[in-house]
Amino acid sequence: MGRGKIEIKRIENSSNRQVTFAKRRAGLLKKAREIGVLCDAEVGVVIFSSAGKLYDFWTPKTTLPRILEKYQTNSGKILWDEKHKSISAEIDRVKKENDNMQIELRHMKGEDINSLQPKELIAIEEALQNGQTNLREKMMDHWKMHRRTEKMLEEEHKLLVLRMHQQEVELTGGMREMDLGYQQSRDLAAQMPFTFRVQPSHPNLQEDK
Amino acid sequence: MGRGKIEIKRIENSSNRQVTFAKRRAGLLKKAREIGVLCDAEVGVVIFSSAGKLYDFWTPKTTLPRILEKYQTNSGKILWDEKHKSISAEIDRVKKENDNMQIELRHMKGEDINSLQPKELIAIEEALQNGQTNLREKMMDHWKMHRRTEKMLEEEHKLLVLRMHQQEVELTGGMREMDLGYQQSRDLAAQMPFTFRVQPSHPNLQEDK
DNA sequence: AGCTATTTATAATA
DNA sequence: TTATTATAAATAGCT
Repeated sequence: MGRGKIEIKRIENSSNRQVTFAKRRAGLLKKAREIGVLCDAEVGVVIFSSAGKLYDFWTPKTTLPRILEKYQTNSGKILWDEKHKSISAEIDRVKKENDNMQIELRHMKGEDINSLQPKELIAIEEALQNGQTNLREKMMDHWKMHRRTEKMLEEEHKLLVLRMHQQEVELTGGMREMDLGYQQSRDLAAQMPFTFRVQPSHPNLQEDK
Repeated sequence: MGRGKIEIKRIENSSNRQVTFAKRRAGLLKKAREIGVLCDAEVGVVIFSSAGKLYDFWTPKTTLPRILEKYQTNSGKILWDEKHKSISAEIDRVKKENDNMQIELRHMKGEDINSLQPKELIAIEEALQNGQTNLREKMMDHWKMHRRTEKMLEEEHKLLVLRMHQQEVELTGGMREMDLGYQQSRDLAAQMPFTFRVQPSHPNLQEDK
């Protein structure tokens, strides 16, 4: 369909080839569109130029994934196998890891241990023992810290009681007694380590807010 | 390009539509092949009839996955997203499960427990305690069973020694003594519970093979 | 890019 | 259906 008949084989002349590509590409896409409309068919065309540029056509309403889905079910060809395989492998790997951990965890909890050999039981026992040792150490730390905080509070409490008592004296006693008492309490406070002095913003005094 | 010009719109006459579909489908595939050869292009065509039947063409050497791969890179369209997403979600789910188990396991081993609250520590401690209880029970079972086997072997050993002694007597003593001894040993054996009699195929006698 | 002589595809028909 | 054929459409070789 042109001035001359041509053989269907690669056009060696590069610029001829390019022109023909443009013309036939347009023709192909047009015909794809037409058959889609005329015959109520789903059509997809993908063309890559030798330079790698993409031209395509898909019948409207037909998303690519949908066509591919249909293609896959119809042709039975395995579409995305490459990607799929690697992802599947990853899932399998993770799942296996999962299973192993689950087993170990159950063993640590003393479950499913009927089939274990004495040697394995001993290993688990050791792990449990270690865990307990570490844990108790940590709990001891917590306890110590708690005790420390408690003691600190006690000290502060004592100081507060002392100061309240002195304030009472100041308010109820004579002028001289008050001055003296105030002086005393200040001196006493000055002798305490800084950390034990009453500070409204001290974190340990705000724990129950 | 026929006896008459036609509008590009759905052909309502079903049989006409089918005929046209067959003709144009052949034409489309032929042209796809031609542009592929003539212009050295990669081409893919997918056609589904309204009945859902698949017709397709792919330039030789072009596997479908390869075209799709290229299509994806070129078009930037997300191809497998639908399937991919669900699989990714699965991976994420399993991985998360994994992480949680790993944390629990580490905690049970007394690792990474610095940030835990006393309440959590206590829960872990309890789990460890339970595990140990279960485990020790199981180990006790094993031990008991082992003792039982040992005792059984001891009994069998005693019996063996006895019989060997009797055989010695048979071999070295006079005829009458031998007969008598033999008789005695048989009677003695008959008095033993069946399980304790020497049987070469007894599993407990073959453990060190 | 356009143009047009030809080839090709195909709608109507048998 | 399938084959034929008149005609529309596509396009090769030119400008």
